[in-house]
Formats: sequence, C-alpha cells, structure tokens
Amino acid sequence: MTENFQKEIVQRITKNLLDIQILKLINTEPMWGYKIKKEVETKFGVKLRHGALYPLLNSLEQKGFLTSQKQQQGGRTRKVYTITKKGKKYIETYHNILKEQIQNKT
Amino acid sequence: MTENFQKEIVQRITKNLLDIQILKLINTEPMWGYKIKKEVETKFGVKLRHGALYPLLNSLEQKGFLTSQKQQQGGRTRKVYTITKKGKKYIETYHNILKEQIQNKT
DNA sequence: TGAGATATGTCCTAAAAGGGACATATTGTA
DNA sequence: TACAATATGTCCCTTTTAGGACATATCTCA
Repeated sequence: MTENFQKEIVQRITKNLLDIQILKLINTEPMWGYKIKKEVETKFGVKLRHGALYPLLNSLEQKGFLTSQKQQQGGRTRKVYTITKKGKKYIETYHNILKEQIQNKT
Repeated sequence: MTENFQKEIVQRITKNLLDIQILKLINTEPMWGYKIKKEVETKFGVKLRHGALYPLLNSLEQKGFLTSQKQQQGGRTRKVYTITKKGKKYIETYHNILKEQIQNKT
C-alpha cells in the first residue's frame, strides 16, 4: 500500500474547492489571474485552464468575495484582485469546518 | 453580512468529498447503505439519493476501501460495510492535508 | 390490507462541467 | 522577425455528473 493518496486528495480538494484555494492565495497578497494560474499549477500540481479561471475570478468579484483594480505594467494591463471582508469571512468559516472535520475522528 | 457560509461549505464538502465522509462514518462503526443515507442527510443537511449511494459503496469496496458482509435482520438483508486498512489510511491522509490547509493561513 | 418505512439495485435523460479552440495585445529573447 | 511568455477574455462541443424513475422485497403499524 504505497499509493500516493496525498497527491490525489490535494488535487481533489483543489479542483472541487478551487474558489476557496484562490481566495486563500489572494488573501496572502493581491494577485492577478495569470499569476494565480501559475501558483495553483506549481503548488497543487493541477492544470488550471485560463478559460476556467477568468470567468471564476469575475464571478467571485460579482459575489463580493474579491475586488479588482487594473494595474499598468508597461503597456501590459493586469487585473489585480484583492480579497474583501466577505472573502476573509468565507475562508475563516472554511477553516473552522476543517477543524471540526479533523476533531471528528471518533 | 449575516450569510450562512457554514451550511453552504459543509454541503459543498459533503457533495464533493462524499466518499471520504462516508469512509469517516463507517470508520466510527460498520454501517449499511440505508443508515448511511439517513446519517448523511441529518448530519450534513444534504439530500443523498440512494441511486447515487449504492453504486458509490460498491465502487469503494472494489477499490479496497471497504469490505461488506451480508447480515440477516429477520427476512431483511443488510449489506454491512466495514472500513479496511487502506480506507483508514485514506482518511488519515485527508486529515493531514486539512491540517496543512488550516496552518497555511500566512 | 394498505401505506410508509426499511433495504438494495439499475437505468435513462437532462443539466452541469471540462477541454480546447478562437481572439487579441504586449514584452522579451534568440 | 519570429517565437515563447505574459495577460485576459469568450465560446462551443464533448464528457461527466445528477435527478428521478423503474424494480423488487420485507417489516411494522394503523
């Protein structure tokens, strides 16, 4: 039984709770889509299509979990996202549930 | 911001990581499908179709996370599932990942 | 005896999700 | 100058998932 459950479970959590993982990333520091894509791919070992990411970021902003500001980097425009109070509350609630999950070993 | 994130996130985790929650339930004590359905519905507030549950239990057995024994209760047959070492290892790995998730608040 | 609960199983269709392409623009490097 | 990387966005078709029905059998209680 030398199976790599670790990698499998991390990928499952990343895929199914992707919005939360993104909120957590942006919570550490404001970030733009392209950087988030790279971070998710290196940190969690999951391919993240930009065709899935950008609409997700927009929806998270619409729901009030993120705000965005356009930043100019030379002629290049970055849409930098910052987490809101609501977004922080969501992460906090998530962490509390995880704590319960761990304690409920019985 | 009086929204009930708690309920929403618990339901998301239950739906997306249903197999793990079921393994955790069976880990506390051997259980059969119908009881699992009731437990999941009352504990997590999620409707669980038996048409989804029974095939899932069979696949978890095929993968070696569970074993089953048929038990007679009068003329009624219960397929009682017990968790295997592999199943316990999976839960353990899951809990370790959750611990990392909580610590990585940065 | 009939209805509701217990108990397990399959199957089909509709809805959702995912993959990959189409689209555009700039910067850096070979 | 051409290609890879940075940067953001939409769209369509395929694949996967989910809901609900079909199926069967026993037990309990009114």
